[in-house]
Amino acid sequence: MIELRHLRMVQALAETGSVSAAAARVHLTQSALSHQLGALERYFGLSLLDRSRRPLRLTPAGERLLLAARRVLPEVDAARAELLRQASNHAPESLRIAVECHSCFDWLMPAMDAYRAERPEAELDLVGGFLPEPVNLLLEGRADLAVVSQPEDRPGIRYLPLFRYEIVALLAPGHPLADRAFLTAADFAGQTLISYPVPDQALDVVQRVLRPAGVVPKRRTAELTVAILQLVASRRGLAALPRWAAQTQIERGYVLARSIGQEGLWSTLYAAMRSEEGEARESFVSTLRRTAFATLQGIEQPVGEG
Amino acid sequence: MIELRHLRMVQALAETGSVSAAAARVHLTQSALSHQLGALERYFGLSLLDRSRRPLRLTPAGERLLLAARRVLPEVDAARAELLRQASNHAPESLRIAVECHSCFDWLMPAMDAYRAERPEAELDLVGGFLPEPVNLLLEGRADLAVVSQPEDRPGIRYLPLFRYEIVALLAPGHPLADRAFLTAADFAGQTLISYPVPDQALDVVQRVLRPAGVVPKRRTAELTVAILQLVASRRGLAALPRWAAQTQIERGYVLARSIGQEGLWSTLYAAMRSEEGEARESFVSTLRRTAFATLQGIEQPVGEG
DNA sequence: TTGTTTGATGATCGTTGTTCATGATTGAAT
DNA sequence: ATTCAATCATGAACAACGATCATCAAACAA
Repeated sequence: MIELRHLRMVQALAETGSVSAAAARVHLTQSALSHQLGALERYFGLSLLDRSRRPLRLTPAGERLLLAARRVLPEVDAARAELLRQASNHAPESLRIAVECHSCFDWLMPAMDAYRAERPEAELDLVGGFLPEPVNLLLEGRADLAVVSQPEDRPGIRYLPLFRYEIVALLAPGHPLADRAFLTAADFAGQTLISYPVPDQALDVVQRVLRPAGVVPKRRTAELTVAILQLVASRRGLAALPRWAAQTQIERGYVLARSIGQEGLWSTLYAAMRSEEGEARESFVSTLRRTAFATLQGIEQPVGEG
Repeated sequence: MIELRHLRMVQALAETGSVSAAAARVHLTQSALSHQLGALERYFGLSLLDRSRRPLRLTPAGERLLLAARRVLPEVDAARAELLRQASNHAPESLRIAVECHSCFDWLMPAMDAYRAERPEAELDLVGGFLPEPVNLLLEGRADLAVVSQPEDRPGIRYLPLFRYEIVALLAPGHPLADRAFLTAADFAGQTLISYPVPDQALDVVQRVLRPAGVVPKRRTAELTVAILQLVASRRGLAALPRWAAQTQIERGYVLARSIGQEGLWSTLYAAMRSEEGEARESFVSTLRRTAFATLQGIEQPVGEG
């Protein structure tokens, strides 16, 4: 039977004149689209694509489908858009947010305020303290949205990227490493790393820089961002935090920021949600993005994901 | 994401005002439709159906979808119809037909002639003799269509019902049982059953009447329908054949026909095909139906299946 | 020819949709 | 109220389908 995906496929084929390109256009592999096309052709016992010359052209049967696609797809998209709009008015009765990232409160609060302003009836909540696996809370139904930095793809969970940010090394003014343009893993050897009280694998610096280089610095922890910065300033060690988390203290010269590695250490923050809830959370996520870019400095658009 | 099935569901819901009725209308169980509805509602975080009073009514969001459905579905159906039409012109280069039913040749030949007249370029073939499992030929790609009387649902095979027919007992004029209005299983005891040379389970009389009653008559076989009728007429035993297979001999009084059981023993003939080929064979099947009803007497429309 | 790009195909895996079995609700009738 | 019937919802299990991976075959350019 004809499905919407077939119409999208035909449209993509017509516009690109190539199976591979069409596949990319509908976010599928070339193989998937080829199978899809083959199945539809076999189903009707018709050829839809004239493969004899490049660029590929649709056969009359293909053209007929293209016509249907042009009439149908805008209609479906419009309905979808309207439903999303209605959904955002209806506002989820409760939106419980779990946060893994310790420094995220700084921008999450303004974001929540902004959302509350748009939809006063929305009931926003922050759940629990810092739970080790916020994604589990989603699956258990104890939270509706989680902000995480390492998307491990679990079934039933969808991730929407929020923004890319740089994790910088923070050190006290006058620190021996202060003259470096950027720090390397080796520079951390013998230093004390001051961080939130979380396991190693939750820290990007450790995971992506120090452990690969075999560097295991001493660790010291503090709950609050300001406490960490205070320890750094009083020369108890180095910290590695998102640049925006320490922005004001950096500007005041209270601490110094240095990139980690020549390119800097970049990470991406994601909003995680139950995938069954589809696009219901989309409007909150866009508020999240908007306020993040308005509030934080030095963050960038995430790559990929339309 | 919105799918065509969702649009069909909404339309059915709007027109029936009931989940169960809508489910039946789209050939699904009530459970399936309820799940489908629930998933769509969760996806958008919207209620589509006002369940507070009967008959059920669509919410505004549901109405919006209904609007899309009314615009989209006719368009899709039209495209599908046009593709089917084109497919029937393009005619399958070869249509190889396997027949399980021995007496089927009588009406299959006129059907094939009729189809050939419509589409001269179609290449029709009858495959092999009477193979035990014609459906296997389909899966092996050695045939494209099979005519069978007992649809065993195998994956990848689709059955389209052709017609219902009565299997009658045939006996010689003046036979001791000739005065009965209809025969029962017990009447077969001690008689010789004359049939095609096929295993027991392929004979509907044995399968559905005699075996359940524990009656095991003597068996005698003949290859051709006329040979069986000749044996019956010369008092070598009874036969049980489709009424239409012996129609002319019955009319001439060469043999007598009696119903089996009070209601008669009815069976249905099906066209079997690879389901991946979808509707490509549909036009031939409709020719099959048409000529069968034109050629054969005493057959009926099959129940179910739109 | 060789190398490169593009499309096709088979196997496999995960997701999704459907059904079955059952529980919860609703409305009507006693 | 209580019971009964009808209707809808839900959880578990299964089957089917769609997508991907890993190749292979074919077309085109150098």
